[in-house]
Amino acid sequence: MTEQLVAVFAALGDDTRWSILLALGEGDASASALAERLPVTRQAIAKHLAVLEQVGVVDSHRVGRELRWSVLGSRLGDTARELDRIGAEWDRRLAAIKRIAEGL
Amino acid sequence: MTEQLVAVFAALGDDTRWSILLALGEGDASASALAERLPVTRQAIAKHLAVLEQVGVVDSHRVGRELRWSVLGSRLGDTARELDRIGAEWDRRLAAIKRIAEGL
DNA sequence: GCTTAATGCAACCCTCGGGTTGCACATATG
DNA sequence: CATATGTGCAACCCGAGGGTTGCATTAAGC
Repeated sequence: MTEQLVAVFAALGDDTRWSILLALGEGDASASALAERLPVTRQAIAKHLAVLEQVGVVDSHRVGRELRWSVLGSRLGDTARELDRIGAEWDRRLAAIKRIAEGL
Repeated sequence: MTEQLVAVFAALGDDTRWSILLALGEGDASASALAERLPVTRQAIAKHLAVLEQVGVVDSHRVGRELRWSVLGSRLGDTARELDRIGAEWDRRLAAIKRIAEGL
C-alpha cells in the first residue's frame, strides 16, 4: 500500500496525465473519445491510462464495445492523507516515517 | 499553481529522492554526508537536492564550508491539502454527473 | 454476413533525466 | 602555508518512457 506511494506520485508527475484526469473529471470517456479532445494519439492516451490504472487512480468498465474510464477521487484523497501525515511527522522527526517509506 | 503541483509530484516520484528525504528526516546533512550513507555518488545526490529545492520540499543553509540540507515538512502538508481538495472536487463533480444522468 | 468503429499489440524514434567520472575551486585546520 | 575536505561544474553514458505509425483484432449495427 504505502510502497505504492512513490508510484502514485510518479504517475501524477506528468502534465499529459493530468490533462487526461481533467477531461475525465467532466464525465467518463473512452481512450478514443479522449484522443479527440487532446493533442495526442489514442495510443499515447491508452498508455497513460494504463499507468494511472496501475496505481489505482483510474478505473475502467465496458460499455458496448468501448472501454470507459473514470477517475477515483477517493484514491487521490487517500494519497493526500498519507502525504499530509508524512509531512506532519517530518517536522517532529518521528521514526515512524522511516517505517512507512521503507517498503521500497 | 497547478503547474507547480505537477512538478512537486514529479519530484516525489523517485525512489532515490525519497531515500534522501528519509535520511534528512534524521537530521540535517550535507550532500557529502548523504553520499556516505546512500549507494549513489555525491554528484547524483546534489542533482536530486537541486530538484527537491526547486519545488520547495528542501532547504539549505551553510555551516562552515559545508551546505546542510533540511526537509520542509510543511511543504508536503500544503501539497497534500491541495491534492485532497482536488480529489474531493472530483468525487463531487462525478456524483453530480451521475445524478444528472439518472434524471434527477 | 459486411462494414464500421472501437480496442490491442508491436516496433520504432528521440528526448529526458538519473548516474557516473574527472577536475577545478574554495575554505577550514594543522 | 600546506593539506585535506567539501562544493561546483561539465561532459558523457544509457536506460526509461512519452509519443508516434502501422496493422491486427474484435464486436456493434445494419
